Amino acid sequence: MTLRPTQACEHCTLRQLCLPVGLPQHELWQLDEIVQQRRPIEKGTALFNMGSRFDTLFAVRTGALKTVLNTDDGTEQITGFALAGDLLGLDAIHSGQHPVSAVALESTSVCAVPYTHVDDLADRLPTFRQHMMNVMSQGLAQDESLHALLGQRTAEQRLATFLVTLSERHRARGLSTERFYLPMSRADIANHLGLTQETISRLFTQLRKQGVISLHTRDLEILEPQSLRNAAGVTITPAASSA
Amino acid sequence: MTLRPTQACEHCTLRQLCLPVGLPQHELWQLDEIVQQRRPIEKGTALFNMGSRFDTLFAVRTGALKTVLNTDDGTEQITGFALAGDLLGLDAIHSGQHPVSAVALESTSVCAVPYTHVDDLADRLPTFRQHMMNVMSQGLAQDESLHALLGQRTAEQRLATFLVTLSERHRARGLSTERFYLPMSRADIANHLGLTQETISRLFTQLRKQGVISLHTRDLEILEPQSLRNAAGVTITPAASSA
DNA sequence: CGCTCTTTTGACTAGATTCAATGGTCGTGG
DNA sequence: CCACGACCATTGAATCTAGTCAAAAGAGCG
Repeated sequence: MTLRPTQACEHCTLRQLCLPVGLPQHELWQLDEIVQQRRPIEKGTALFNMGSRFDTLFAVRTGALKTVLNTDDGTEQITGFALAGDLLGLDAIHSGQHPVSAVALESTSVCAVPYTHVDDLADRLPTFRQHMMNVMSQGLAQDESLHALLGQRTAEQRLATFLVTLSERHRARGLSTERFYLPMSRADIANHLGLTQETISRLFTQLRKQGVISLHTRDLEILEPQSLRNAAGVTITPAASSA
Repeated sequence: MTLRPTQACEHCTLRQLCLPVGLPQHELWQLDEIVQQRRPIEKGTALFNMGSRFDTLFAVRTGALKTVLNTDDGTEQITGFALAGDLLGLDAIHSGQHPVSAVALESTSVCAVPYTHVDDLADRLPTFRQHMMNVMSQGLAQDESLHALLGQRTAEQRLATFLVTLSERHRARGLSTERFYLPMSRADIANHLGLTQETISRLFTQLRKQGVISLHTRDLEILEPQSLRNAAGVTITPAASSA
């Protein structure tokens, strides 16, 4: 099952996840007026490139993208994966330039909101301003968890955590937490987690043999969620976290 | 609550770096009215603990802190180091709970701003709201660079990049970029960079032997800035366009 | 001045990478 | 509709970077 947003924010299935969060019904139309639809982006093409001018905030409607940071020696770092309902471009506000590229992992459609309008909304609607602050704050906290993952955890723990996190993100979207499609390649997962694709492949094989997951190409089924959480090893203590 | 009379933001040397950025003179007094001073925090003690309620934003006046994320198996991840002028607590806005602890690395004093007042200022002063968005956006972008550092770089590149970054932060504060004190231990640096203290120690020895740095205990001098940048290896290139 | 914590150095180990080759999948065009 | 080619995934063997364990030297504090 896929999420099929309708044109108006008011009727969008992602309403509880995306920009409209917390906006009263009668204010949603203000958002609707400025949201622009774009034709779907083909798999492998960029929504925007690193270094390009930032003037538009994007929200993923359907599909998935990876955000990629390029270094001058040709290496890449995939800093995250954006799923339906996620916002793209918040990291570019301060400099006016995108610090990463956003590349579609599959055919993807987005909503585009000129940032001047976002700023204007934030000015007029306190609820909206607070929502924007909340989203950015959550991003900062998630980055800290990711830092801990990369800094302290083994390859197996990183992959298991990645899968658990993906599962949780599907839950937030009302999708199955046990069965879902991985829109990214093994190499993408590896790069994101600071590992190599060979290591990821070996770990997948291992998890399959242990009966924890079933994985055919990119169709994942989590057979033993608790085992996977155990493999992830660590939960962060204060309260439930997500990433 | 032992609050001393507020000292004016207007005359603070960190004015260009901290919360007052972009506020016109006549609006600074609004900030001054709500900023509370606190008695200095002793080295090793926490300004706030992970999991504790968030209701106050902090700005470092003097000294330095580390932000630490604890996992339930006893490991720690130092997610960052806060220097004079840096803000603490932005990652807690969305959940109302601190996702990290902030621990003083030396005797440290901070300004405390109740978050309700910050929100109120953001409501009344568009410039202030935009500054807050900018600071958080910059934080997100910095986290992405850090992700690339941990995910793709060797131990030597990580340490060299860390030193270069520290040097740049000193520059932003009008301090010497070539000579400064390291307020954190080798173990702290190691933890932050996803390495061990032994590795950091060996790398420092190596950089000393190469004549790139001079380091006595925690007094650092960068003798050959260019060599250090070379050792850092990579600079991030949003040079895709700009201009 | 002595105790403790931090830093340095050495020897050995191990988890993950690299290099290399084979096996699968999928889209495209004959 | 099947075959080809490109890309993605898996597996194996050898290597290496950084970690672990251990011990000694140095700095700071009461």
